[in-house]
This record gives sequence, C-alpha cells and structure tokens, in this order.
Amino acid sequence: MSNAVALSRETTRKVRDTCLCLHLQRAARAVARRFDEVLRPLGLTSGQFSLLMSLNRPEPPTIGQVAALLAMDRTTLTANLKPLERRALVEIEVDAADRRLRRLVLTPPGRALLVVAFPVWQDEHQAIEALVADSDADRLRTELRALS
Amino acid sequence: MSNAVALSRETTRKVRDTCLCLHLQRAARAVARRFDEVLRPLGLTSGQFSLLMSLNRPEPPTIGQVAALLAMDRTTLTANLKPLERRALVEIEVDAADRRLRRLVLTPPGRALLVVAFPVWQDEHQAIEALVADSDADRLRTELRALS
DNA sequence: TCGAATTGAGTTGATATCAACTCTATCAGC
DNA sequence: GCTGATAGAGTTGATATCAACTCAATTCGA
Repeated sequence: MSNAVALSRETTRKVRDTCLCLHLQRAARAVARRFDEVLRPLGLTSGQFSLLMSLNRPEPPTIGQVAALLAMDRTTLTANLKPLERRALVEIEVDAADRRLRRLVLTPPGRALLVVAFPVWQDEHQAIEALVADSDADRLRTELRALS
Repeated sequence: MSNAVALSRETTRKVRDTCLCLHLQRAARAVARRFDEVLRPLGLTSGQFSLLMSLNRPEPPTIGQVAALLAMDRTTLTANLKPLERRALVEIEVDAADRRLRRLVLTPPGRALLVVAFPVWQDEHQAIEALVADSDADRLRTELRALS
C-alpha cells in the first residue's frame, strides 16, 4: 500500500522470530559444531560421518541415491567425496551394468573408522537429545522429515 | 566387545534414522533451497536475506552480536558480508566509542531490498509452514531454539 | 601508569553448498 | 542400426562454514 522504504520494526521482528529457514540454519549449525568437535580427534566432520554412514550397506549406492538420502545436490556430494577418497576411506567405481552409474564403496579403513566413531556419536547424540527431552525427539524428527 | 571391523546393519540403520544432526542438515538444506529459488530474482540467497533482516534495527549491531543471533562463527559472518558490501547493501563502520567494534549498517538500498523481499518470504514461508501444519510450527521453533 | 590479560575482529586454508553448463551413456522410436 | 531424447555424473565459479592464527583496542591489576 505504501512506498515505505523500510520494513517496520514489528515486521522485522516477526520475520526473525518465526522464519523456519533461520531457525533451521541456526540449529543445524549449532548441532553440527558439537559433532564436529567430538569427532575431530578422528579427523571427521559431522557431514563426513553422515556420508560414510550412508555408504555402510551391502550394495554400494550410487551418487544420485546418496544425494537424495542426504537431501544434497549431486555436485555437492561429488565435492564431498574428494577428501574421503584421498584418505582412501571411499572408492568410486563405475557400475558394470550401467556405466553412467558410480558406486560409492566404503573401504575396510572406512568401515573401521565408523566402528570407532559410533560410540562417540552415541554419547554426543544422547546429550543433544536431552536438550529436547521435555518435548519429543521422535516428533521433531518427523517434522524435520516433512520439510526435506 | 568384539573386534568387529564393521557396524551391523541394524546399528547403521539406527544412526541414519535417528541422528538429529543428519535430520537437521537435510531439512536445513531443503528449506534453504526453496527460499534460494524464490529469492533468486532479487539476487538474494536465504542466508543473505536472514543476515540483512538481522541488521534492520534502529541501532546497527556489531559483528559479534549478529554472529550470536545467527548462531554462526564470527569469521563466517565476516566472509558473508563481503558480497553484500560490494553491492552497497551494507556498510561496516568502526564504533566511535570502542574502536574494536564494527557496526553493520543497512544502507537505504539494503532496506529497500528487504521491502521487496518481504512478501516473497511471506508467501514461501506460509507454504513451508503448511508442511508441518498437522504438527505445530510454534513447537518446532521452540525445539530448534533449544538446540542452538 | 604500565604491562599483562581480555576482547573484538580479520586472514588463511580446507571443506561445503549449489547453479549453470558440459560430457557420456543409455533409452526410445523409427 | 540410427538418431534424438533422457539420465547420471563431473567441472567451474561464487558463496558459505569453521578452526587456527594474528592483530589491534580495551580493561584491569599492581
């Protein structure tokens, strides 16, 4: 209606207080930092842990499958594999049947690192779940899944 | 107890299904992409929108204050200001009383851009809130705040 | 008032994120 | 088979993220 050159303070406050994007980014950054810290002795970030864990299955998944699982751009995943490949935790193999596909294979050292990382994750995750214990962590996960 | 060189499938699945860090990252990426898309015609990303919005107040805040508000590393904020400064949406001024402090000043073009962006944010945010409508967006925000 | 401790911010280097584009392999219709 | 369409993945360029470190300004204790 108006040609106002600035948003009102109320409008600004409303956006800051309600924006789910901001709230999600804040929480995601804070929680990732906590996992980054406890996983640092293992040389892993929270994102690398999640990525390696998503490869720990009988049939090595493809780039596209993992990108979908992580709700991540395919090209981001390609980039994230680089440091893990250098450390020989992951190998990228061309699928025999369809040579467009790349299978992401967790190497024995990669599997062994997950074995060491698991109890670290477990302890920290328990501490973080306690932050929302009065609410319901399961319901929170359901809501987060609805957004992704 | 064992010297197992790999986690069991059950353990792997449990981590993937329950890890709040992974669920948060997934949701944060997905929601950020949605806002990135609708804000693209304005030349803004979701993060830049949140940052500019956090500067829209009478007293220009300092680097540290904004970093705390966004639950973001101070040095990340310094980096994020670069493109906004180049576009003259933000100016960085040394505080007169304490010359260690940097005040982040939203310029008139910056304020004007927020005026244009607000209805875009409003529409998209409404659509996203609808995804958790059966649950409760307010409670979700409360839980996310508890994590940050 | 002087010197050490603290505080606020910037720089560097590594990884993360995505859009736009390109390349290759497969598939579908003929 | 051939050819155009489609699908999977990589590259490039820009921004985002944080740890480790450095620098400058302020504060505080003696």
